[in-house]
Amino acid sequence: MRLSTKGRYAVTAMLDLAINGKNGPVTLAEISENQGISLSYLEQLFAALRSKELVRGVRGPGGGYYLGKSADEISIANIICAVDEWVEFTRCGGRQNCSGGARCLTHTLWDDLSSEIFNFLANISLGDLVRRNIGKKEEEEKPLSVVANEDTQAA
Amino acid sequence: MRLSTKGRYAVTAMLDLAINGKNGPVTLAEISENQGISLSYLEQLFAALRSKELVRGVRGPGGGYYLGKSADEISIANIICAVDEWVEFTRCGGRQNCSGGARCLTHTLWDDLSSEIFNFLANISLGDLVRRNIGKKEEEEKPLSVVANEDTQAA
DNA sequence: TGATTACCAAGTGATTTACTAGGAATTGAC
DNA sequence: GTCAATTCCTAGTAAATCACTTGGTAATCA
Repeated sequence: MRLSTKGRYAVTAMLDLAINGKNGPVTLAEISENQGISLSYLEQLFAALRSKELVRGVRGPGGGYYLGKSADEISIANIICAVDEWVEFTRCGGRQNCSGGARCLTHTLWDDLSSEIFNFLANISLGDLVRRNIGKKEEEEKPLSVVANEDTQAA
Repeated sequence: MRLSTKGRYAVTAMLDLAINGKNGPVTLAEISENQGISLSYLEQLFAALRSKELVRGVRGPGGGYYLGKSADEISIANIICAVDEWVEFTRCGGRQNCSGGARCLTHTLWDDLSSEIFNFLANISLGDLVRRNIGKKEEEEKPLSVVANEDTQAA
């Protein structure tokens, strides 16, 4: 798993699309304006998102982008993996010669942790995020939390 | 939150330290050998880890590194933040002029998601990782999972 | 036909990555 | 006190990545 600012841009743009794309396509120019991301960089990100069928483009005047599937079917992990290029965590893909020592042990641990992070992000959809925010706006103060967070003072 | 290969190196090295540091300090040369990371790069990573008091160095022959606190008191988020430099998620820190539009909405959503990812990693300690792996080795096949993962075929 | 949009390719300065080189400071062993 | 082992420190570097610019082409609507 890799989580860089590039992934952040992609998630941000997809959120904008999910929020503003309810009636008709959204142009990259609008997203660029809304989110302060350069148009051409958005084009590159959306080329990757399109290749994974997370968005669908419509050319010509009145065109723009739709989500490729429903917001509930698109996970944060989907988006990040589309633009951020899945990286191999360990050089030894299990089959290598780092046999049984401390090296492979830590590799295993890191792989397990990576899977957890991935699953965590795979279980949050675009739709979840948007809905939770709507709910939060109505209730004005309820923090969203999937995992227990003792940081937020629950007083 | 930022999760790059640099953070991976740091977590890997700290895992190695947690596993091998039970009796006496571990030298960077050993970790370098074990994990296939260059000595000088490790030195840089450990300079950052030391500044956050996650490790403690002992010079001279027989020296090396200890964990700065118990493995249970060191979270994955601690490690990643130490080497990966916390980045500001949104340019508008809430107080800027991106007033109320779609822009600040998506920024809020992204901030909330970032908090969730951070809390998730803050709730996993080095000790957790090591213990879970020991448990797995004894039971030989039980996958570790905090969240439900439908990927692992539970047949 | 012309404007508007997605699509595509090449290049670029700045930053980051992972590393090399060359030391200095501290400490244990002899 | 000398020597070796180790941390600690600074500088530099090739390669990759980031976010962006430029300059187009292709499709589509009015």
